[in-house]
Amino acid sequence: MARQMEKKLKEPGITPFARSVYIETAKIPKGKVSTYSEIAEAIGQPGAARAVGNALNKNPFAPDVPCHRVVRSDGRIGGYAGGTDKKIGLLKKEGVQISSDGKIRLLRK
DNA sequence: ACGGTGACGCTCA
DNA sequence: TTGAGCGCCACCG
Repeated sequence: MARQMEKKLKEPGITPFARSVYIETAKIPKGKVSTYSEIAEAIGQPGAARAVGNALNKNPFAPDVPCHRVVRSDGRIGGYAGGTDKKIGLLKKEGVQISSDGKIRLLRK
């Protein structure tokens, strides 16, 4: 699956933290979503949700890591390099229910 | 080594 | 319930 990703993971500039984030994010099943906090916790660094957001923002591997499946814990969409609208579109496409306000029904795993 | 930045989160009013 | 404020952590100049 992600041999391309493995290569990029080796590139300098990618910190161990960021690596963990990408890997964890890649595990999110299609049609489901996770939160920045969840990711942070999963990689053994609860409270680092902000840092997680930073890592995803840089996200060197676009489709390999479904960063659009990561939302805020309060149900908000959060951010997206390609535009939140795009992010919402993708999620709806995957079956995630979102209210007109851009709020997610939170369909965590 | 220091301070600023940002796709977050929780508390208080 | 909604909005504003403060605290968090890792990264970069």
